[in-house]
Amino acid sequence: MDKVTYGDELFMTKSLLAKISGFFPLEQELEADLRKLAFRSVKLSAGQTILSAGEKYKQVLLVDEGWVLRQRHVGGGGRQIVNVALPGDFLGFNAVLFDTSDFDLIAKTDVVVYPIEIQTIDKLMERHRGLASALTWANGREESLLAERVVSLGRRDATERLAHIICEIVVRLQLIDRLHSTRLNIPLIQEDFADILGLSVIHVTRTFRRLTDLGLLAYRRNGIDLLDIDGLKRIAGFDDAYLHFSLRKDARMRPSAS
Amino acid sequence: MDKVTYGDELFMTKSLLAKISGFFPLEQELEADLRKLAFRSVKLSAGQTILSAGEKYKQVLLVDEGWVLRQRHVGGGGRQIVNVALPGDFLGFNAVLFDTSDFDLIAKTDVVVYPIEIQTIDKLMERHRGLASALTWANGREESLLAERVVSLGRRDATERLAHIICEIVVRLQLIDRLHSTRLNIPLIQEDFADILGLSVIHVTRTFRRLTDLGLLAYRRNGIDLLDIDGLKRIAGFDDAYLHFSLRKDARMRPSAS
DNA sequence: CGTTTAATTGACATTATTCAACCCGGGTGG
DNA sequence: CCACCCGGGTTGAATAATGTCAATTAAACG
Repeated sequence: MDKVTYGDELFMTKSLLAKISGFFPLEQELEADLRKLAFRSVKLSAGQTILSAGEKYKQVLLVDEGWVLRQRHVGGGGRQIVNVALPGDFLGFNAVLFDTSDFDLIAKTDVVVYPIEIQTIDKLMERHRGLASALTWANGREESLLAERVVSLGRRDATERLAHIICEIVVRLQLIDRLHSTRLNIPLIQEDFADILGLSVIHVTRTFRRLTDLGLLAYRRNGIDLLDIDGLKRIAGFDDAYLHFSLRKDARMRPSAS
Repeated sequence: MDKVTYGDELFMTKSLLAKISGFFPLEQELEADLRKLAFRSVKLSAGQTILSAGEKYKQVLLVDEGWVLRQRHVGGGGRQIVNVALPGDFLGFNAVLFDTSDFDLIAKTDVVVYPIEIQTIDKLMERHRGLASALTWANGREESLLAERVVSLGRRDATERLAHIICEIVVRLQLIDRLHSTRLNIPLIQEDFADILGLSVIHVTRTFRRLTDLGLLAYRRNGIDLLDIDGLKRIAGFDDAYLHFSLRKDARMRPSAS
């Protein structure tokens, strides 16, 4: 994260808090924690490497704006994208937990993040209960997304896989109130889809063609027109349960007074 | 978890504590927590369903003995195994966190687990710091394993994938001191490998044949002879970093006195 | 032993990859 | 303003990887 510029906003944006509090009920406690720990934003421009595999890292990033890819380069020029982070997602928790990162973090668009310094995890966990539960939740959800990706890569064909990831992105954008029409503005090119889905670029083209021929969508540069989202979900066998919109009720945190 | 028999051992076995404390340095605190929360063992027999997808669940299981598969049935009779739990691993944390499970948990061998009741997660996190950090660590590591599986499924061919999962299992067994020779006793059949690797059974057969012809291993029912583990690692592009043998040093928890 | 489950083999179909050529649209510099 | 260029995207043909089906063998077990 070399060339960063500090944001002009000194405090956590309201909209980000809204996004997060949709997930975490203890708004005051979490908000207080975040204001204390993530007091300034950092801007990164599209294409920047935020974190490289193997690099040591000491902060967690809370995404406020933009798309970030977590990816690994494999021997022979290949690349696998393991997940896509959107506003409201945390980045780099594993890198902090385990000292070094297994993956590269790449800003796919211009990005705004709130870095949270983590000296020792236990101190953090003790003193900032709101953030601790947020991270626990985020990591659990991340794990669910990855498990679903494993299912896709292992047991769904190209058409199902592509339809599935599009459905996932649609629902995740809706969750953070970023999608209001059938026009899905997506900064990914077909090569990115290929590296998410474990396919060749050319096969991704053909698979988009198939979905187009089925009347489900229309692919354009920088976007997809969603013509039949239910059809997409049907063909993908998409069930949004794994996105875990909320914690179980009795796991919701109590006010910090305790 | 219908037909369970209660273990005759009333307390956590020493060997399990040893396994876990290899990962978690704060032995006394964790041990105290575990003794309090996981005071009796439960035995399950091979083939039993421990937990079904969609089922509500209120306890985390700490595996003491045996192999457990976390899997999902997909439309059309298929199955994807997302991971394999070995002694020392925690099960069902996500199911507890999110109220219901996304996956089935199947005992592949006879299994002994220590159930840990979780009323509310925040209480647990507050009162049992040792366990809280263990779960945080376990979930993070789980996430790393899944990310690596995504890389395998997305960008490695059948031979690399098979070699890779064998390497992973070998190293994980060594970590818990369960492998002392070149004989790898493994309760998985080729169909299980197929459903882990996203391949057909027949292709798994062919791929074992290829590894055999390369002089790397010999497959038998109930086991694999490891003839050239370094060769396997080489062909798989296996780097054990993602297994995260230990937490970063300054993340190690302090005594609970605080 | 005979039965059952798992592994194996061969022939063939399908899916996805690779390579090569071409298209298209938006910028840029002359 | 236009010609060119370049990053994406598309298409077709040939090839490689993996899947399916059907039949056979081998090992394990009562």
